[in-house]
Parts: sequence; C-alpha cells; structure tokens
Amino acid sequence: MTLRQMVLRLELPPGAALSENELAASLGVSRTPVREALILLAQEGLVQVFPQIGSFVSRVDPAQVADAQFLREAVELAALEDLPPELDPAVLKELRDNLERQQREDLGLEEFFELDEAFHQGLMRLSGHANAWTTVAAAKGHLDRARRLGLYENASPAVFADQHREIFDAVVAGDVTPARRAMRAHLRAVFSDIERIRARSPELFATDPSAVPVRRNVVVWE
Amino acid sequence: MTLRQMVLRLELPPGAALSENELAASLGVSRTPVREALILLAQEGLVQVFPQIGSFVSRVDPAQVADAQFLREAVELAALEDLPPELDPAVLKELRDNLERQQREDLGLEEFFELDEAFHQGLMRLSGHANAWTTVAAAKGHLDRARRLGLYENASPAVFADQHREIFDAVVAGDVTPARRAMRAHLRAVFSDIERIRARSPELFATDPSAVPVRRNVVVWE
DNA sequence: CGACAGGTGCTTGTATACAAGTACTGACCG
DNA sequence: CGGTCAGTACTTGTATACAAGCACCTGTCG
Repeated sequence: MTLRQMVLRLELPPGAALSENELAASLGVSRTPVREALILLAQEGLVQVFPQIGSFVSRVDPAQVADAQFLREAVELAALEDLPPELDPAVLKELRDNLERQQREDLGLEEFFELDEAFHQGLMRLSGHANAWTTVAAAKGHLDRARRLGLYENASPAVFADQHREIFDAVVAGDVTPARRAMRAHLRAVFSDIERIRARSPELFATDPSAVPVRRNVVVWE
Repeated sequence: MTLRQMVLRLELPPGAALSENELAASLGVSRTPVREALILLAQEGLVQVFPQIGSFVSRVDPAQVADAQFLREAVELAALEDLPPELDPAVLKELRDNLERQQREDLGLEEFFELDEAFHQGLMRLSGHANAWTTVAAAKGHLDRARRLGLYENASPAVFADQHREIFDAVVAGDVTPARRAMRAHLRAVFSDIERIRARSPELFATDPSAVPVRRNVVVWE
C-alpha cells in the first residue's frame, strides 16, 4: 500500500525504474511479495513490467486520464441522481467537518488531496454506492497523478473548496440538477491544467504507451 | 485467462475450492504462476483467498451484483450522451451483423453471451470510450455470473435481442433520450430474475461475504 | 580507426524448498 | 461412551536458486 501511495503522490516519478531486487532489499523481504505487489500495480496501470528488461513507474498517459475522467464523471453524476430522500446525518456531519477543514489557510497540498478524496467518497456513501466508488478509485491512478501535477502547478485549492461547498449545498437542498451542474464543472476543471503541464514537463507523460524504456548507465558521484 | 473464463461461465461453481497445488499440477506449471493468476482474480472479486485455509471461487454476492449494475448503467448511459455526430461506419456494420446473429433460432446460451458482450462493447466504442468499458468489464464479474444464472433459468435471449435492436435503432437515429430509456430498461431486466434464482439455489450466493468456508472431507468412490 | 564477437551484469520468469497455521483423524484415558 | 490431545495431511506465505534474455563493455581483429 505504501508503494502505491509513493507512485500516486509522485514521490516515485513517472518513468522511474523499479527493480524487484532493490525494492525487496530496501523493504527487507524477498522478491516474491514485492513481485505480487507489482503485479497488482501493473493491473492498475501504475506500473509497467517489461519481461527481461525491467519494471517502471508508468508515465502519465493522457488517454488514460481522459478514460478515468469519463468514468468518474459518469459514476458521480449518476450517484447524485440516486440520492435517497433522507440523507444519513452521520455522513452529513462528516462532510461538513471536511468542508470546514478544506478552508483552512495553512493547508498542505497532500492534506487537501486527502480531504478531496474523502469528500467525494462521502458523497458516494450518501447515495449508497461506496463500493462502486472503490472501483472507480482503483481505476483513476493516472487521473490522480495528473491532478496532483495540476495542483503543484498553480497551488490554489481554494477554488476547489468553494466548488465542493457549492455541490454540497445543492445536495443538502435536494436540488439534483444544480448539484449535477456544479459537479460536472468541478470535475472538468482538471483539463484546463494538463496541457500546460505537459508542455513544461513532457518527460512525465507518455507518448507511445507501448514504447519500451531504455536502460541507461549513468555515473553517480558519491 | 482460461481460468477466469471457467469462473465466469460457472464451470467452476461459486464456492468451489481451488487448491494452488492442484491447479499447478493440472496446468503443468509450478505454484508461482498459478498464484499470480489467483491474485489477479482475487482483486477482481472472483476468488477469495483465506491464508492457511484455502482459495475458493467466491459465491455470487448480491451486493456486488448491485454495485456492478449501478456502475455499468452509469457508464453506458453516459456514453449514450457522448455519441459523436458521425458514427463510425465500420463499428455500425459490426453491430448490425451482431444483431442479425442474435436472432438466429439455434443460438446457444454462451454464444448469446458473447454477442451480448460484443454489442455493449461496440456501443462504447461508438462513443469513443472503449477503455472505460474494459474497466467496467473487469468489475462486473459477479453481475455476469448472476446474468448467466438468469439465462439458464428461463433461457429467453429473444427478449434481450429485441431490446438490443431497439437501443441500436435509437442510437442510429440520434435519439439520445429514447436510447437511454431503452438501455436503462434493458439493463435493469436482470433484477427480475435474481431473487427467484437465489431462492432455488442459495448455495451459489453469499450470505456473509466475510464468512470463511469450511474444509470438508468427502468420500469419493472411483 | 572501425566493426564485431564474447563476457559480464543486470533484468524478470519459474521452480522448488521450507515456514507457519488450520482441520481432520485416531488413539488414549477417564 | 465421551472428551482430550498428539499426529498428520492439507492449506497459503515466503525465501531462494536457477533459467532465459537484454544491453552494455571490452578485447580482438581487419
């Protein structure tokens, strides 16, 4: 799990080489459990394994970002149409606390990301589809990394916090159509950033997803 | 892949024990690759692994069926709203051929299932979201098994074939709203069967998903 | 100087041995 | 007859050794 987080948080940058031997040594276990973890990450698309060549953190693939975006938008908008007449008060309280914390001034980017994830997951729980959300969450690795790059770029969580508030108010008021409109606008805000980032840091993005990385020998002075 | 198909086609019945050793022996390989395959099936929810106890084909979980149903409905309906003005003629031809084959009288159930899957995948390709569909397809194992049980029960693919035709005609005509209505009705037809089947074959369904299967010794006369 | 062949060190894939734990079996004892 | 406890046969989890293949480095030869 912690390896997955390192990939999602870009601590392991897209394109980085992941040797099973090195990972095993640094984690103090054998190759077997490391390998099993990499297989799961590979199925999620976060890692690419090339037989006899190496394993690599996959570069952010704009196509996969768009796929995940479509998926999450479809699911979250459908959930808004499926809200029960009586909303769970415990979840509502949790969401209110969440929104309050989002507006703190000294909020770190990673902390904002956690709150953001929890907020969207809370909305899914309100509609009784928390499990469908876990499927979406597992499929949106590329999207999450793109969103992080976007936030690192302009670092303005305040706008998103306001959008969250707008969505939440519409949900509580039972106004499905405005809630959907606000949600759609909120989710699509990602696209405004991605192309600019790609122009600045092209090495983080995939051009041909089937391209095989090359192994290079680099001299390291220690 | 063939092991996955055996689970989805109910050739390996829900609840069946899967010994890594037996599978390895019957496939002529060692435990390692078998184990890696089981890990992937476990992440899909088709298999449950209990440490030091055993691996089992997961019983059909009505909650997971409902989750997958919600997911696919959300995605397929969203795709219908995202159809381009000019539909790919190659895909249209493929769908027409598919519909024609669906109406053959001597169609086997498994063949109908293949056509059904190809039809829905084709619609997703029309809207340019084939990749999002693969994510959904990987998440709907429990739903697919429930649908197979439903078809084994009343064996009437003709109704579904007509619904497919109705959806297709609306899509070609560009009538999004009727297409959505037809699609929603089509997808929700699953629910009419599942409770009846559960009453007849409760051993295929999960009661408590966290319950641990028990190992039993049975005498086999050979 | 340039091209080519072989050595070397890395990679992942697979097989196998052992560790740890569960459940049934059967003998033993009250 | 019934309960208890050791033994055994199974399970999955982990570590390790070997197999197969790719890329670079280097020595040799033209």
